[in-house]
Amino acid sequence: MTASVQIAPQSLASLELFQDLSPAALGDIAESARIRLLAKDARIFNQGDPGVRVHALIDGSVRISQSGSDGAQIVMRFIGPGEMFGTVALFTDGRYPADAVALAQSLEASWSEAQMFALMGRHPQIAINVIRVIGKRLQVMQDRLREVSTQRVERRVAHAVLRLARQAGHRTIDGTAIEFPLRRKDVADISGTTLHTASRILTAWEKAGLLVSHNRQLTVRQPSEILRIAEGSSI
Amino acid sequence: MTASVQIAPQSLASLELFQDLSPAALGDIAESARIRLLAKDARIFNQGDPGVRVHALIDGSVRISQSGSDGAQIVMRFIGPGEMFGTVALFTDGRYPADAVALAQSLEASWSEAQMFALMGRHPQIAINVIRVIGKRLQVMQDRLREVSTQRVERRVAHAVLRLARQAGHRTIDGTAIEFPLRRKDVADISGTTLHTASRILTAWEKAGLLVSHNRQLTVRQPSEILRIAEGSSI
DNA sequence: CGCTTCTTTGAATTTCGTCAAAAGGCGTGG
DNA sequence: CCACGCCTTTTGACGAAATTCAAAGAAGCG
Repeated sequence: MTASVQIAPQSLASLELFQDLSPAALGDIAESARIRLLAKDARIFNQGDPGVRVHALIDGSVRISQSGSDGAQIVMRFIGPGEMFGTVALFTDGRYPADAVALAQSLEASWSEAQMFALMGRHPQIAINVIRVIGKRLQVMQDRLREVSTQRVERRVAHAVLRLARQAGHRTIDGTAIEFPLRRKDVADISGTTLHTASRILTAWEKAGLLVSHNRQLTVRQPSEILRIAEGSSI
Repeated sequence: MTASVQIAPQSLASLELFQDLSPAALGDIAESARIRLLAKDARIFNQGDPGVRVHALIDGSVRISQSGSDGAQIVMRFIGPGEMFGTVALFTDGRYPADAVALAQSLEASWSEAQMFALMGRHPQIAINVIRVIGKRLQVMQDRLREVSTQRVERRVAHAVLRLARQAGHRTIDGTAIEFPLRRKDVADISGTTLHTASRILTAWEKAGLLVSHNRQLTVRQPSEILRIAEGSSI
């Protein structure tokens, strides 16, 4: 036991992994959960680590990134409250294919592969949920692959910003704020470009009033204009 | 009933979707399968079609491609015997996110979403298999995304060729032949480049003796050299 | 207040896409 | 069996988007 932290079963109900499960099932699930409080910048797992677990984020934010043998890095995904992560390698090779870092103090629950296997046996709905979630991610990944293969950088950055706003947007007085703390490098790594190009584009957008950024906090001011860029300004 | 074609349950055992299932289970599965013989160039489904089904290819080959609103196209995957497809949208929005075309005369089995849901209830191993397969695809997709975001075209083409050889390679007298019929355009669309660049690269490799191509048939002659290119010749 | 991390900006370089056109192959139908 | 036509491939030249190289400036944190 890493920690004796306990959690109320009903707080698992809001996780995408456990949609449509009975209270009894949630109690069963909560029993085998390992709960951890993660400090900012804590590494949850590293690429290549053995002993895969299924993770679900209760609160906070996490960045999932992958590095190639040449050091080039891309961001696969940002994880917000309620989302699961670390499930790509489930039932396959048993090694994490990416790094996970907490971007803020976070609270996560996790289960070993064996535990999750047993839980799925008792509650098949969990397996259905996993399939649905992974399927959606695969779709997003396919969209990104198409974008990066066929579109210019500015359009890709626009798509990335819109996706992030949809995933973790939060209406504030002056627009839609993206919950995740985003450096220029993060925007670059999720759009498939360089830090420099991302900086140029975001600065230009900021000057044009499309968004504001301050202290790693992006706030979209004119979603419609960014959407126009994403859809191809030449139309 | 589209067709009254029947199939022996044990011929389902070799499909990745039905690994580790009992003969009885395979019989159950076979009963609800819809079997179709597909002519070359037949469209199995189109992007946006409603009424998603789960497909498994018994024999032949299929190309899964996606087009953006601007007409740009990329190839998501080639499907060979034993592989499942059309599963990305399972339990989500109910519309196919890509096109599927038979590249040769092919034999496929398929099930409706409801049938597959029921089968998974009775045989949870199917759900586990789906998770494993989609997880692997997601990993491949992530690798491709990283490649296309960070590597030069030649390396990406090298990776694509190696992946295809691993997936559907077939040892012949003069090397490893890739089963799928591949036009230059297909290689381009799976590597994230243009027809022209793909042609230049493959022609150069052919002149250097790394591979031979004839009538949409690619045969890798020097995998080690292509691997060297994939890993980054500048190292 | 100093240090580290992050951001901005300019200039040069280059890979790769785009445009254009010709040549090659394969199958079909006469 | 030959010829025609369509699909596919090849090749060259050009241009431009974006990376790379370089360096300074800003900002937050301890």
